[in-house]
Amino acid sequence: MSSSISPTPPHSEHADQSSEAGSVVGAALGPPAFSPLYQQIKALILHSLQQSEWLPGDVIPSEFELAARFKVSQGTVRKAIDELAADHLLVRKQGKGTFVATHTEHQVQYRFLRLKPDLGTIQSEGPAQRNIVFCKKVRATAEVATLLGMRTSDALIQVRRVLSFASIPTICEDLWLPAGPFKGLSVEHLSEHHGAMYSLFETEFGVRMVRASERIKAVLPDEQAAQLLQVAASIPLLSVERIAFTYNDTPMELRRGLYLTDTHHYQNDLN
Amino acid sequence: MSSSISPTPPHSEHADQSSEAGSVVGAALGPPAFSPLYQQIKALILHSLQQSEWLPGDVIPSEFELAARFKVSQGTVRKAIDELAADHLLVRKQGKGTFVATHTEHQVQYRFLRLKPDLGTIQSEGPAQRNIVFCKKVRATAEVATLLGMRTSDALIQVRRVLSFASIPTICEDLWLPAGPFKGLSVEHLSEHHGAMYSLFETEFGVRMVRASERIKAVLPDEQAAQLLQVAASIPLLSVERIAFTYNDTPMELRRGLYLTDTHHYQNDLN
DNA sequence: CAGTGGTCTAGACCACACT
DNA sequence: GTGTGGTCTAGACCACTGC
Repeated sequence: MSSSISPTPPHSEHADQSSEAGSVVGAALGPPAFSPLYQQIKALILHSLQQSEWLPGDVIPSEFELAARFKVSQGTVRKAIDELAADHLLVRKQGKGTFVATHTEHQVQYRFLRLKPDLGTIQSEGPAQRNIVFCKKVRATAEVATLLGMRTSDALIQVRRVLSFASIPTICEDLWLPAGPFKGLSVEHLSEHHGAMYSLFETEFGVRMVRASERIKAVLPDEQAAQLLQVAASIPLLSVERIAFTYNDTPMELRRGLYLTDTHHYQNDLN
Repeated sequence: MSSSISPTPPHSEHADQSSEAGSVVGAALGPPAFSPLYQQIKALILHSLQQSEWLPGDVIPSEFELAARFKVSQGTVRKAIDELAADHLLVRKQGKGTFVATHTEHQVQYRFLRLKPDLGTIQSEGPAQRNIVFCKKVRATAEVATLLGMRTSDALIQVRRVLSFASIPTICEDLWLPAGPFKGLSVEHLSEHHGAMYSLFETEFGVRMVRASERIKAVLPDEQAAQLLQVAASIPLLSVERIAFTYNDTPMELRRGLYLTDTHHYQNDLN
């Protein structure tokens, strides 16, 4: 995203748009690829987020401050922030400010978990019990490597755990994480931490998951899963394969879960 | 949403907001429930959509025309339309106008169908083959009635069909529709119509589905389903229960599908 | 009270589609 | 060229939070 924003203002006098916003000087490849100012501002804010200029939970500067910094109007900054808020990267709070989003807030504890109890009213059923089966270093298989955008036999950390609701084992899942960013992750970490795993990733490893993509199938459990979930091998389970992404659409986690759906269901709202 | 918009302009001179936008005259129950002008405009446009003032596929009046009609600025209409476009009720096309969204456009043919072939590259695999098993009048069971917001033993139309991809039966689903709005729906209708079923509902019955909610479980097929899908009774299937809503969050369709997921998967993107 | 986000307006100009 | 949506600005005022 080259642009003329910083340090030179992209406008000459007032209220005129840089008519060639997104184009580099001499590059004449294809159409000029017009990019609105607010998209460039969005990219700059995104960059600050990636650089951890502001940390999860922090307030970012006010719209007027950012407008002054980027030499644009407040309305343009506003539109940029609007989109970042829509992507759940920022959270606006009227009267208080705009904050860097977090997986820690109790509201969004299980932001990516779509499994709900069948009986709607009881949303309590308490927080899930978490049992870590293991947490060990492994080498990436070809398949896992492909999904994580790594190379076969790259170093990974694999975690297996079981989640129980009301003492009933309901989810059995494996996680694969690149060993580099998650160096030092241990069973102790995982056991002691309260709250969602993504909150731990944020606070302990500075890795913020931004979006995820899931592939769901119906399967029968293998022997191990059947044992961990305490079900017969003939019981159908939901297989949920999730890839979670940080900034820049970089995949940072592969997760394969088996969900018991006799008293729960995977809830999805289509718009 | 009572308001002072039509016919009296809500602003006195210029650039002042009606400070009491969403409140009725004498009602002093609770806080005034402030409602922004653009939300009121949104409600008015929504009303016009429900009244079929503009039909699916039509252009709606330009932003300036609507601004003049509602006695507000173009920017306010724009924000209202922005939200309706985000909800997929309207579609903006730069240079051409704003259109009432449709399920007929080939882009969004299967807007609510999340089942994708495992191998990403082949998106063709041709359109699905559709086989109608039956289409008959039934009475609502207590369960179905509840889900559709009707009363037990109200008149319904039930449709059962099988979808095949590349000649392999993959989806077996039952639909329940309220008999009133869908009076006259027949096997002939369903067989002759090309394209998605929701497109038929739109063009033939004036019913536009706006959003849907799905509950997914893993199940084993019953005898009939196993036969229709040509699979053994021990093969796990995805059970997808969908409620589709028209305007005003009115449920208008219940659909129960069984998906074969050996070569396909249910794709879900989490933001 | 001041500071922040949220709404509304008015006017200018750009990008795109059609004619 | 004309008309449409899309961007940008500048300034005013409202609603909410916290001092």
